[in-house]
Amino acid sequence: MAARLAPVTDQARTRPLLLLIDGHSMAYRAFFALPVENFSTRTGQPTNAVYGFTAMLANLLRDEAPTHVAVAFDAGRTTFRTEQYPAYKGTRDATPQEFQGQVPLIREILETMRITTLQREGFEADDIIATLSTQAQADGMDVLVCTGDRDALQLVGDDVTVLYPRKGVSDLVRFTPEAVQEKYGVPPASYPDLAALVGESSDNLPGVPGVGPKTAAKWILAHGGLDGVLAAAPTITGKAGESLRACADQVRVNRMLNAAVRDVELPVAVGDLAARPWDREAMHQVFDALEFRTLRERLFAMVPEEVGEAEGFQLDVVSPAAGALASWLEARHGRRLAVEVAGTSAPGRGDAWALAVADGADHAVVLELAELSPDDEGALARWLGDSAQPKSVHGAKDAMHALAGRGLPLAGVAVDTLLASYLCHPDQRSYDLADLSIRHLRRELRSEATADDGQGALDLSLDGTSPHHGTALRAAAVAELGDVLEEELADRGATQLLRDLELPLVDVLAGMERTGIAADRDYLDGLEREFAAAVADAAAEAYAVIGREVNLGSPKQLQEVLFDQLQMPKTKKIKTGWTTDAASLADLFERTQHPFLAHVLAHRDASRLRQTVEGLIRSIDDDGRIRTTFQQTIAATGRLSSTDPNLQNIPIRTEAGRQIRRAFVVGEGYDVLLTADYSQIEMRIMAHLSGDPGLIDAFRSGEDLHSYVGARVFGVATDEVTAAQRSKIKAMSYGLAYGLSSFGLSKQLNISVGEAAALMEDYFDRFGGVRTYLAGVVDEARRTGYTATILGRRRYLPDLTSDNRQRREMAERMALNAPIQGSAADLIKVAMLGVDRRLRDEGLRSRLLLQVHDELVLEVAPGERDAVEQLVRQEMGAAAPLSVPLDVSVGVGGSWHEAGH
DNA sequence: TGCCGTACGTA
DNA sequence: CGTACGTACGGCAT
Repeated sequence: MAARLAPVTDQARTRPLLLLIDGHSMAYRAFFALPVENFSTRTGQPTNAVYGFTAMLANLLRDEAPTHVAVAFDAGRTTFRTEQYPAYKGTRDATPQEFQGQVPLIREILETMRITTLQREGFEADDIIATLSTQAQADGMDVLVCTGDRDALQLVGDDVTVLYPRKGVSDLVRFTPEAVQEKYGVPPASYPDLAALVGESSDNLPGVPGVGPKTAAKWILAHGGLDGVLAAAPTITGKAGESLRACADQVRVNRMLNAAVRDVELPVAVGDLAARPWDREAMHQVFDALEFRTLRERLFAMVPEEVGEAEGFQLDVVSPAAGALASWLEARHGRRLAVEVAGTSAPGRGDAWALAVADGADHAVVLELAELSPDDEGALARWLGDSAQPKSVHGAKDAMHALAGRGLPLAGVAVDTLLASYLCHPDQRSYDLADLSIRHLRRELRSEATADDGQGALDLSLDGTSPHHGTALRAAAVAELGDVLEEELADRGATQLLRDLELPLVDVLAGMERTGIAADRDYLDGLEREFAAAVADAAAEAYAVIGREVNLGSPKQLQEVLFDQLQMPKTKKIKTGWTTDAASLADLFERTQHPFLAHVLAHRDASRLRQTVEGLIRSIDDDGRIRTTFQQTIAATGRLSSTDPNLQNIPIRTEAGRQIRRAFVVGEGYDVLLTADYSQIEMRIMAHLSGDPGLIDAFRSGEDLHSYVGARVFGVATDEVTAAQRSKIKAMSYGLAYGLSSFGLSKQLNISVGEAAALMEDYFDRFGGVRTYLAGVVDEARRTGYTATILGRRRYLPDLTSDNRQRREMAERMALNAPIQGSAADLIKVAMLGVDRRLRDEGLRSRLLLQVHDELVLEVAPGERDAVEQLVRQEMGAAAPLSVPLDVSVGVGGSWHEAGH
């Protein structure tokens, strides 16, 4: 059966409805309605106007369900109005810079939503709206005009309603003819007459002094319109009459200027404005970039029946009769088939209940795993475990964990569409199969029968042919995506990276996750009590100092205490006031010596540690081991990340923090934990990539890197470099790999910007290759659009050519860092594959447990200590041929703490 | 309940 | 105004 889109539903409307929006005016309203501090991207791009406008648009689409939509913008500075009356809109403040930049973003969004935007040199948006509105009425349509410009009220009629923002952009007043009459006392057609008399300060059109809407309406009604009023001016008595006579010319000008032009020549007809299906892929990209997560969800959730173009999958789904699976698979022997598993994938605790196999040629089988006959189960297990039978999977690691719950293997994954998408677009936040399907296949994964939420509920498709139809659909999508993405991978030079690095790594990571690391629960319980006591002590002392109890974990309450009650000097400004972060509190303590600060800091430390310990205790599985999940598609640089729990951020810097590492211990049946880490891998990669002779020499000499560099920068002998000098150099060296500015360096080192700049200058004098390299990286990335690591892993940085300085400079820093951080990630991944392979090849029981970016943790079986140390050193050291040695330091011990060095 | 902002742990 | 992450909490909107 085919999965079909639901038809576009129309809310029983008899006449088409045209929605016309004044883009500029509504965006401007949004800009002032939403605090810009709360709406900007990570890169500093302000987005309040974009957000407000889009949210408003979403509401209108939902509530009004227009059949036709257009957004009109003002074009250029000058219009026929400014030509006739130079002072027109003359009092308007220059639009803020932060607003200007947002209009193109709004246009981008509209484009992805396939909404027509219109502008015409010399005219205002209102004129375009008046023109279209007039045409639409003639075509028998209803019209909704959404604008913050009151002049549009003249358009209101039986078929035309104006939505005018009362407050913000979400609260819109509906102006029907009755509403206009009610509010202004004149019919819509007379509104411009009234406005001419009253004036419009936002347009810099003065009105008749002393004449407000009430008087104006009275006159207009009495004399049948503005012409009548002006004709009768000599007879109007009183102060107001006098003013009117004095201002008659201005009033005539006002009336001429506020008349909407209804016959602007436009490149489109009303019929062309029919709502079109969204370009969902492009929308995802724009919304990703703008970091509008919820708004995007709202939009997509709101109009699920949108997207007319995408077709469903034509899929013949069978649930083979008992014993028939083998022949189904045999008929497709050697062909690449897609596997999709319905189940849960917690490492070591996974389970699978259904599995679909699709052949990419409209055929799929769906298997209810609990109901498989022994024959079928055997056939399935053989095929799944046969590495010679190529498969495509979306997220092979999760599938492996789920299948493991049924004792089923998964081998021979030739394409993982999740990894492939990640390699092609590493900056994306999610690689949801449904989105990829739309994006690459132009097919909607959703079917009437889907909604398989993995909770085991049987999901009967409409024609009743197969349960878990959604799983089959997903398998079909994976089959096709596999082919499409292979080509995209090739285009992006990432074929090898997938085949030889990321895919083989899946098995290694799955193994590490399944194994987990043993934890000493009793020890952790003890730590928790210690830290909890420290928290309580610190809190009590803090309360005693200020004479009341506050929530020390609340930055807001802390601000009140520090800056209101204790009147301390203000720290750095943040969105919600002034920062209370540790660095600022420490700084305040230096200056004020106020004991409250010390207690707060102690409280923070202790509660953080307690919280970490509590999280770990919660994560201990029944067998006493903690299992993390390594995310392979999150970090845009190519690093892994670790979640649930994150074992890549276990404290190490402070003594109290290090105690936590004592809780990670060697498991039963094993001898010791072994840690192996690369020393200064990022600096070594910088040396290699830059080819700087001085830096390469530093590493080859075997001397302490920072002392060596310090000696050259300060012009002294290596052993004369002071500790202070060394730490400055260290900060700068690492900073360079992050795109550090002299300003940033000065702040970090507490020195003047001039000093910092001089320090950097001295550094670059001695290590000129570094400067050349760093400049070259950004240049090349700007040219090609991406950076590349040693293994060719790309990161695309379109913002390198942005007009927005903040965004551009952010992208530049990313470009500086991505090749370095990413190459380090490449190397340790290569090393992991090597270590894993050697352990297996040499028949060792020892195993990899953790990776922490530049460190591997292994569990060593009795008698294997020397062999493992040797092979780990070899594999890590030989991960790639660099022009500098890759030093590896190794430690062993009964716990992670003892094995550390 | 869910989201945002702040704070802070790691490399 | 230094990159890359994940987690917990408070506070607020819903």
